[in-house]
Amino acid sequence: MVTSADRSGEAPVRAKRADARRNERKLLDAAASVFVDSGVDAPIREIAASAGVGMGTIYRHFPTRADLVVAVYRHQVEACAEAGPALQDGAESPFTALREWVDLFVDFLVTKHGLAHAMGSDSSGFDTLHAYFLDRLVPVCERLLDAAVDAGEIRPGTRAYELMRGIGNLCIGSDSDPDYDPRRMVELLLRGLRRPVSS
Amino acid sequence: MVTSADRSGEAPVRAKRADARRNERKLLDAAASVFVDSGVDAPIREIAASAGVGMGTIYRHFPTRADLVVAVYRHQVEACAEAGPALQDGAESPFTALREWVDLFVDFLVTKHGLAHAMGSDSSGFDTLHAYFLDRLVPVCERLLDAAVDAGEIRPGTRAYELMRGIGNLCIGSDSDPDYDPRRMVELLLRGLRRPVSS
DNA sequence: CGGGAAGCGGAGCGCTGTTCCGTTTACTAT
DNA sequence: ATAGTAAACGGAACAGCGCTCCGCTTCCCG
Repeated sequence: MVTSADRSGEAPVRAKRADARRNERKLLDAAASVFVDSGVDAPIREIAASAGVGMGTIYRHFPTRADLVVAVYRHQVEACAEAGPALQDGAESPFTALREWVDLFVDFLVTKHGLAHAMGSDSSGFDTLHAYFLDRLVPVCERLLDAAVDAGEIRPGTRAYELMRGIGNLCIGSDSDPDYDPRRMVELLLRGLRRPVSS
Repeated sequence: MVTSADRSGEAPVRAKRADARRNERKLLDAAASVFVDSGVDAPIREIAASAGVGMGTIYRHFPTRADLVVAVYRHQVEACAEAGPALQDGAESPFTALREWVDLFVDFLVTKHGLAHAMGSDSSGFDTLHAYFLDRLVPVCERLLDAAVDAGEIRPGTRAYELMRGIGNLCIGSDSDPDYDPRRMVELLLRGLRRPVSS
């Protein structure tokens, strides 16, 4: 089934060319910058121009826009994912850990123009983004959720995926509407999770 | 300041031409039908074609897409608004009234493709829709909310506008994602509103 | 240093929303 | 009835977008 190329453990593929790596770098930097100014919906041409490359290049490196977004924010998503277990150990109670982690997640979403909206939409070619975010973060959320359930702080029956989608949705459109603060709504949602304190 | 034309109480303006009224009718019907199939984001051309009119006509009758959407759903929004006071009188408690009214609102949103999303976005030329929905429904929601606060069933401090935007957001993307049921999330949100029962 | 593959760039296509103006149509005053 | 006029119509045309495709350039390895 396999051919001769992969006899050794080393990768048999030729390493990426130097200009390719350079351009990928330039694209990531440019995209990050453009996303801040114009949101993740910024025209592809604008990103390409800002990076000083052609459009073919951008599509070769990041076939779909979601791939680019994922690449740009991978670090932050990773940080968020890793914060989960850390909070779980450090916080005074499982529910507090959950709340603090959700705060982190919300902060991440509201500081990036339109990211929440992009994450929520499963069409429009944003599938990849939807999938990545959720694959990476849902398990983290699930552990926090389960711990809080086990501790009797919240009622069972709510699934991590649904909760995260709900939180993500609540963060949509928080830009340019000073009368809508998603944090308050998320706070309400978490509160709704709580089991009435018995003590 | 005024001229001779409006001496009588009658409207001095000429009535709309018959073909204009006919076309408006055709457009509303066609739009309603297309919205069901393709969502409120359906291409203008498609709606115009389905109505058998040119694109100039559609833009003359409904300058922005939001105007068309508002016109199509005006009846249902009105019904929802009027259900508020009715529920307030009939329900067993103010909070129950609020919950039932919210159910109505959610049902309305989830049965229309992409309406929730369109309502939430204040850019993209959907301003009018945002404004209409909120102007009409926020006061209704506010009364229900205040009544529940006065009855001591929920904590004060949550504003109707924010609550409605939150609920609207929670309903986004409920199509084609069988794993996300906005009703459960809205239920959580309302639960978060409740003051812990004292009895 | 030379050949070939990996990478690049942007013209071009298709699909949108939106405008604009020559043509048609319905109403009215005679 | 009919002629005149303003209202209404229709769709060609323009601009902005995503995405593809292919001739050209650049790098790398022998």
